[in-house]
Amino acid sequence: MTEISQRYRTIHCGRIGESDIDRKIKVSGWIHSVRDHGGIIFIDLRDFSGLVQVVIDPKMSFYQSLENWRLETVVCFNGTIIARTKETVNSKLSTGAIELVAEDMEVLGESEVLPFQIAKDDCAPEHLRLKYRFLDLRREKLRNNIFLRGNVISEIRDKMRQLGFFEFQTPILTSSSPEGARDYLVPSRIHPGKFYALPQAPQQFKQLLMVAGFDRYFQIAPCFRDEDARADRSPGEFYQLDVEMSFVTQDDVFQAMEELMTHLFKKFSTKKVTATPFPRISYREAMLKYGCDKPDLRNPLTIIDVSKIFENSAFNAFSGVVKKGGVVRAVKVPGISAQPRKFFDDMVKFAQEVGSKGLGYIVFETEQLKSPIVKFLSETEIASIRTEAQISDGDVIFFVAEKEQKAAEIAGKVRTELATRLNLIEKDCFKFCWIVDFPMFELDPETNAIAFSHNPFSMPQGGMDSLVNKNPLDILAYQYDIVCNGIELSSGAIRNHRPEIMYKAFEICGYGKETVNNKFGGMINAFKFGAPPHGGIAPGVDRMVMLLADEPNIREVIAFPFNQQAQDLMMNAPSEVTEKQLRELHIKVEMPKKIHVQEPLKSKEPEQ
RNA sequence: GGAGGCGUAGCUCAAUUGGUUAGAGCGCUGCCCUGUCACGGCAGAGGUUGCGGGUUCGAGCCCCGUCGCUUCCGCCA
Repeated sequence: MTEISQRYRTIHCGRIGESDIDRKIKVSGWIHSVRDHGGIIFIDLRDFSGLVQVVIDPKMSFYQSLENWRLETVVCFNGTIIARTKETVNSKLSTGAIELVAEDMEVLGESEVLPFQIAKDDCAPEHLRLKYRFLDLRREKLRNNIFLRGNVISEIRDKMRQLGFFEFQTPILTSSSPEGARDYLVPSRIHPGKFYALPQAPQQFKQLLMVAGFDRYFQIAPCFRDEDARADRSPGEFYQLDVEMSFVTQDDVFQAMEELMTHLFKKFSTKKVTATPFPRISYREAMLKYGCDKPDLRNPLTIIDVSKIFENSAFNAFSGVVKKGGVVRAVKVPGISAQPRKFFDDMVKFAQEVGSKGLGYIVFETEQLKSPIVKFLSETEIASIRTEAQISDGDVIFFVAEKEQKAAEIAGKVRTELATRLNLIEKDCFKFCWIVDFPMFELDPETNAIAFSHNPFSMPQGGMDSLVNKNPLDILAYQYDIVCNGIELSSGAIRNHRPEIMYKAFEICGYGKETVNNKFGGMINAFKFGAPPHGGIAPGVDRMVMLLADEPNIREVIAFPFNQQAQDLMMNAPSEVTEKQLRELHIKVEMPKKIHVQEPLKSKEPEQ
């Protein structure tokens, strides 16, 4: 250490150990807690590295001035490290075997009364924690999350380099893209009436780097989308591990990502990680078996289709739906026939809450069947259910009958709810899977027109041949998602790098060449000058850290997050700007009609 | 944009379901305490029950409006 750095400390709080006994040291940090015995005073002093106990004897000259300090005051202590007596060792503290006997002290930064406690979790409301984020970040949990985040990111960089990837930066001020989420716009001063957009993702740039011949790209990329928040979605901005590779097939991308994910999740967690290769589940199969395209494989329950059994059933609630083109889906739960009536009533209520007309069920007890619907079913039908669902005594099966998409969705929610209520979710593991074979096109439910179902840049499976010869709705894309514990970490795709196939795909959706040239001119033009086959993926860094930190909310792994209304309560963003700034940008603000007029101060008008 | 939930001390919550002076823990202020580590003990300050209106003999509680926070839906190529 240089002499300059010793002005404030010769060692860090959490790194003092038994080897420092009898040494004279100097430490600086925050007063974490005070235990004042009238005579002797104990202070826990905290810095980024941890806590150390400081002992202050009443004989010390600075003893009197102690009274003015509050918790979280920043102080510097000089003193000697001594071993604690056997009875006073604190095994909960990494520095619990020693303590610092203070000989001198200096106040470096005073603190006002705190809006919430640092040392104890006092369940402060989130808006306060966000307003005083610098205090919240002093707390152990958040601090650990942020350290974890930094370590994960630096490990990603090491591993990606090792896998042959090269790190790039791409522009933050770019152009507004017609597809996707709402853009954040930045007005141009030099070009009146024109706007930059912050990138929703560096999608086109990374593809252009492939065309430029860089072969393997990665970036810890900030992405900006003006969309509303969810628990796992921070509004405004978030980070992706953006990846793109040239001369690869889908399997090459999977292999690289599996190696990275396995490495990261094993390094930063003790939980079990899915063995490679991760299971690959087609979109169709996922929708059938799990009722969603991001299945939580920790949940052992699966959904089966039993429509056939009820095609000609006397039970109209089911056969009627099937005859109209709908489906009957079933979830079997083994060994829960002893659940009380209330459990089944609650499940029916739940299904109705998520939009189902009802929830049929059959309880297979050893001697008899208990069920509100069994009286409508024939012996043959019940026998078929037994075979199809491989029923044993004690099992229960639940039924949902709706149009296909709705049935899948409701059955999926019922599957999740059953596993949650019955505590069937496997613990201490990360279950990864790939969802593959997404459809290239789908019908717009409102206009009934054919539209891209994911993104227009994916290569259709079968290439031009499929586009020309197949029913568009039957064409699959080289489009995939990676899912962990029911959280979608990322979408990715093998890109469509052939201009003629791109034009054809857009044509199927009703767009001419001009539209493609206008909307994606930069990229389509580049593809005309020798583009390599390429593909990639972009896992959400925040979501990965969230899983590793075992946090249910993404804001807990971001140092300075927006609140749900996309505001930074600490920095007061967004905020109004001066007239001069607006003038320079050629901007005139027109407030929405529904303005919140500031309430006039209460003034009692004299009665007439 | 839509639906639900919440709003009481600096913070977290309570108030026997409409009934006397709105309570507790943490924090804060003062005093006591020399081995604590969630130190302990005594005393004290702190409230226009988000705001506005209404019903009622009486409103923290019921009704209407409004503002704020939050979860979900829409949205997220």
